[in-house]
Amino acid sequence: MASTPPRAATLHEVAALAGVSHQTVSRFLHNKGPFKPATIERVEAAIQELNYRPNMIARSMRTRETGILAAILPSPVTAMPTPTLAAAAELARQSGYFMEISVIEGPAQDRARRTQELLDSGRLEGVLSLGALPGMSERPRSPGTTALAILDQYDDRLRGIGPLADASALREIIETLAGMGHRRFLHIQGPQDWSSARARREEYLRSIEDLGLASHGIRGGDWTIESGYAAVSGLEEDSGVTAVIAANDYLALGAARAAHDRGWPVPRQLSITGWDDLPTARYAVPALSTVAVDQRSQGRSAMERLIALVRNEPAPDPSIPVSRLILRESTGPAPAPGT
Amino acid sequence: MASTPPRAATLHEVAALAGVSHQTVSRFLHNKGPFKPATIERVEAAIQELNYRPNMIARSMRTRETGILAAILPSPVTAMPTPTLAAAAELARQSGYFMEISVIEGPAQDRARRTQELLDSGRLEGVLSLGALPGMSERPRSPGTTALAILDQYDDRLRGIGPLADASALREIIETLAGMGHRRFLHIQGPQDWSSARARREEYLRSIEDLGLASHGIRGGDWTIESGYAAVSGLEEDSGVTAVIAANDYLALGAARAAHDRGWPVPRQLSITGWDDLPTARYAVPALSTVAVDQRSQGRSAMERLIALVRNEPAPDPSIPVSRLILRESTGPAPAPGT
DNA sequence: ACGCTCAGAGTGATCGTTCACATTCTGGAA
DNA sequence: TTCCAGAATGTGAACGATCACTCTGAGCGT
Repeated sequence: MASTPPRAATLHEVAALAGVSHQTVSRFLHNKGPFKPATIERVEAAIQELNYRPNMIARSMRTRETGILAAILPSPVTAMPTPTLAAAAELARQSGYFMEISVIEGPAQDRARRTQELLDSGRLEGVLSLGALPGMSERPRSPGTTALAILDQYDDRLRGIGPLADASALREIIETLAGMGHRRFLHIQGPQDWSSARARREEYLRSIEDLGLASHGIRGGDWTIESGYAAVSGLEEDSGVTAVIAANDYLALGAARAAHDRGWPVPRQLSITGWDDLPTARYAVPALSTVAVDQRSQGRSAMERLIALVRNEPAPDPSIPVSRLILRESTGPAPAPGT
Repeated sequence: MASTPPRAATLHEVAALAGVSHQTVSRFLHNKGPFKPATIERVEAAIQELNYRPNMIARSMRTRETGILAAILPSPVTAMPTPTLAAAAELARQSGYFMEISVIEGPAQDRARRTQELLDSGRLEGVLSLGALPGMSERPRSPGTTALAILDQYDDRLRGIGPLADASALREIIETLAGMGHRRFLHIQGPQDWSSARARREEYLRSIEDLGLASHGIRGGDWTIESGYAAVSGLEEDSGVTAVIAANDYLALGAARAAHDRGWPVPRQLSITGWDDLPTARYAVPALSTVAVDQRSQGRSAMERLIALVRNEPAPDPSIPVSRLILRESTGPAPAPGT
């Protein structure tokens, strides 16, 4: 046995060993055109013997196609939206692409620069941003530019088509709680550069007004559990709030713990709702009332959109995301006034 | 204004516009050698005007360096080890690399193939696997191969050096609980192809034996909250178990909820411990006793190791990971026998 | 025997960058 | 003026694949 070659074999080496031209090997790798059985055999043997693997970089250089898409997560993400990512990756793979995840952290300006670098590198055919990307907008792929889809803008566009799920579910929560006697609410919002957080906040305010209820105010501002805890911890003793609408489950979980620490039984004295239906939410004590969002189909349709942009095809019909209110133990009738 | 060129500008175009040779532009981009002020000015202007961005693919083709490392997460990951990944990515960036995350899902055989493809693609200089990779072992980078570091094997190696943190913390848990009167334990294990799950299981069994305690058995087998719930749900009414040692916080959270549903107050009747100190754990009701693992330093040292392999440098001294038992509300004295 | 078609395979250019080497300036000492 | 060192820049090949052609020879109809 000869010692292993210092570097990977090339197409030309395979061709030389098989006694054919490099082009024949290339054709063979792409199943182009008919071959004599003898040729097939020799090429296959040579590939085997040299343990040949095509160099993707060289291929990309010539074809200008890398087959790689990236999902970028902006900013300090405490919990990655795993189902969304998984569904997106799956669809990408089925469509012949590979999806990688890039977490872009650091100060805002730094992030913008690194995002731009990623877009300019020529390494990616498309980028799916899961959060807002200030100053950038969606665009198709063209020779020279990477396609870009932004979940946030996608959400915004969807809102024109029909009532976004966010809106209707939030209204349903408030109507339900109002039906249970709640009159004074608190909203714990998410970061306002996320369109979902904005949508929930807006619909909260609108519903309160439409239904003639009272809002004690809005707290929060990021997606963390600490922020939820702080929101309820800081509530005045006589605020009159009997229901807390949190923008996600983390916030709600923090709020619930804060209520517990202040000796306010949930839901007897304070009802709390979350959003996302995390696995943890169902098993929490008390189990969290929340909104189950179809994250998988959300990830899938965002990726569908990105792929259309990459291929310069018309965008597929956006599927209106389905979300569903799930009432568990953290919501109940409002306490009798004066308790 | 001329219309935007259909494709990105190249080095040669910049050179032509600036009236210098392509090599001068290349040198300029790499800050090599001195330049006349006039040259600098002209090149800078040309780059600006054409909005030139170097084509990374072409560069990689020539230099055989991509500057890209990947962290791969095997299999159905319910929750990504965010701090580990973040710390690894940060170190990679400081060292001049870009770290991407690849989630490899699907049936085992499929995963092996796709992992191999990733390694063979030539697109990556190094790969850090966060879970076991059956049939593969760590290796340095050489002209034809991607470096590979496996967190799992790293853990295994570490064990030879000193007591791995897993072991000592688990013993500490059991000693502490024994000191509170607990005599009969249950372990909810993680998937046994993770070395951390194996280590915890082994140390559980050893500690039980060394301290002359009793184990009612071992349940579980994956990292999910459902699995933790099932473990305690399925416990016989007269098992005599007063303490449950779960291999991570999810399992523990599920176990706690199951206890709640069976009317067993935690910790009055059943003590439960987790592992990882998730944000959720501190805010759960009851707050979970758990082991805080320094995931960041774990991610950092794994990345340090990968970078050493990529650069063919000697591996840095492995830092023994620190973990710390945190007692919260889910553990307490054993109930008086016969309650 | 000729020409045509088409299966099957080969040739050389090309993608955008860096490498290795060659060349041309420039200013100061002889 | 001449020479020379070093500063500053230029030239052409190479990386490993694909693309757009060209070429060869068998089979067939006339």
